[in-house]
Parts: sequence; C-alpha cells; structure tokens
Amino acid sequence: MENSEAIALTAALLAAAGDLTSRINDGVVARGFEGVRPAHGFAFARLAPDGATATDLAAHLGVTKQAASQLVDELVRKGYVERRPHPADARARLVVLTESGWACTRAAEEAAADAVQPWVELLGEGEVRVLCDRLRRIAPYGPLRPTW
Amino acid sequence: MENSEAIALTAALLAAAGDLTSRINDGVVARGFEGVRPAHGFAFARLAPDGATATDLAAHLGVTKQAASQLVDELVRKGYVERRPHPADARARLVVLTESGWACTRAAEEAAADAVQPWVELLGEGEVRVLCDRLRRIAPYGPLRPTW
DNA sequence: CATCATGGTCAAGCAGCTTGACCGGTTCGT
DNA sequence: ACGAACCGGTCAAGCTGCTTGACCATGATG
Repeated sequence: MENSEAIALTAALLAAAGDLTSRINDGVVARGFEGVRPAHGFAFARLAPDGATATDLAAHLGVTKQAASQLVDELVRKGYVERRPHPADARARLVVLTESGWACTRAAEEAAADAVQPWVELLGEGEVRVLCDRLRRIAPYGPLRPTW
Repeated sequence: MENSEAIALTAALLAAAGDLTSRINDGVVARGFEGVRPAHGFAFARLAPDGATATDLAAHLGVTKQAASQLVDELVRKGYVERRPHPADARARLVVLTESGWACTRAAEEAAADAVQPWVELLGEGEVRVLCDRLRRIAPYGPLRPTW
C-alpha cells in the first residue's frame, strides 16, 4: 500500500469520525440538553452500566484523575450525574447517572442513529454493518484520547 | 439500524482514527522530528502543494485566523515552514514548507504506511482499500476540527 | 475615490488540562 | 495486629492552545 494512500485513509477516518461526533453532539443539543460536549458522552458511556469511580473514568478517558474529577463536577452541576458513597470502599465515590443523565444518554443514541442515517442511505445497511465490523476488529478500543 | 449500533460505530470510528493518528505521530517523532503534534500534520497537508495563507489554513483547520497564525509562528520557530511575501497580494503572506518541512511530511507518510500495516495484515490490502473508499464516499471532507 | 471587504497582527482572557502536594482509607508483609 | 506502602480523592497553581475584540494596511467595488 502506498504511503499517500495511508495518509488518505487516515484523513478519511478522521473526517468521518469528526463528522459523526459533531452531528451527534448537535443532535443531543437540539434535543434540549445544553452545555454538553462530546467528552461528556464518552463519560456517560463508561458510567451507564453500573457507575464508576473518578479514577476509572480517568483511565477510560485517558486523562488525569484530577481532570476526570473536574469533569464529574461539571456534570454534577448540570444535573446529569451524582456522587454516591461507594458501597465497598470508603475512600471512593461512585459516580452514577441521574434520571436526566439517562435521558441524555438515550438522546445521544437517537442522535447517533440519525447521524448514521445518511451513511445507511448511501451504502446500504449491510455495508455499514460490515464497515463497523471491520473497524471493531482493528481498533484496540483503548482509552479514548483526544488525538490532536 | 439500532441506536446502540450507531453508537458502537461511532466509538469504533473514533478509536480507529485516534489509534492511527497517535501511531503516526509517534512514528514521526521516532524519526527525529521533535515537538510535532498531529495538528501540524494537518497544516502540512494543506501547505504541501503550493503553500497557503494563514487564513486558508485557518479555514482548513476550523480555527480562527489568529490561532492559525500562532500555529504558523510555532512551525516557523521549529524550522518547518517560512513566510514569504505573497506574489499576488501585498496584504497576504504565503506560508511554504522548508526543506525540513518536506522531510517531516515524507516521514509522516512513511509512518502512516507503517501504522496501517497491521490493518493490511488483518484485513488484506483489498479490504483496506474498500474501507478507505467507503469512508471517502461518506465523509464530506470539510475542515478538520477537533471533535471533543 | 469613498467605501467596504479581506489578510494579518496585537492584546487580553478563558477552558480544560497538567503537575505537585497532601489527606484519609485500604491492603499487605512480617 | 500494626506499621508501611498503596490508592482514591481533593486543593492549588500553572500552562497551552484556543477565543474574542480591536486595530492597521491593502485590495476590491460602486
């Protein structure tokens, strides 16, 4: 594979990812959730199943625990999450979604579905699914880090 | 397509893009170009053909012209680009790559090829090419904006 | 030639992150 | 059981890369 093709692939990947991300974010905002940033979405993804500690979140987002804690502060202020005492460790605090946080998460999923809609129309549902499969086989799925 | 699949696709896309980007950056640094960030790569991509003005660059990167100008300052300081008088507009300055800038660009292409290598081994060259084609048909290829 | 648009710069400020120091609770070795 | 090291969380200070706002000089337009 030629070098320039590799660059083109990277650019296409970034453009696609950026496009989807900003569309989803716009969709969430349009559904009435103000002041949410894409980073919050990634936090929600980690918090949704059973909650998580700030340190867990930090590892997941690829930032320091202080940064994660600040992000949690912000989400608390906006009413999307709350801190509860951790059932098994008195040092830790379990961060869980509030009802509003769950609503926002659902909104994000709807917005995501809307955002991929044009792709489905262009490539067909099967192709999109294949695309997704390929990507998931490739991407190590580590911490989500801001890449530039 | 289910909502949760759309989210999974987005996550996979972001993970893949982030993975590639950071690998390329690491590869460039490993080739001896210090202090380069992924953002510089996007600037190089715009500057490479015939140079560009700071305002062009700003539009391409999705930032203000002041931010673009600061980025150019940084690249000048590091010796990768230089500002020349614009041949057709006395207000403007044409930013062009120096020899070192060209070397860095070539290094980035090599690093990109290396970064994609595991994908090729996993999916085969044809599949990767198809993947790339799909993405390019989808992504509007607008300004490259930091997405979160 | 008056007016407005455009490329660029200077200056100030801010958001989101980092590093460093620290406290209280937990875990482990002996 | 007890001291040492470890770990989750917070406070505080600082930095980087960006933004907004004001401004100047040149170019385009009626």
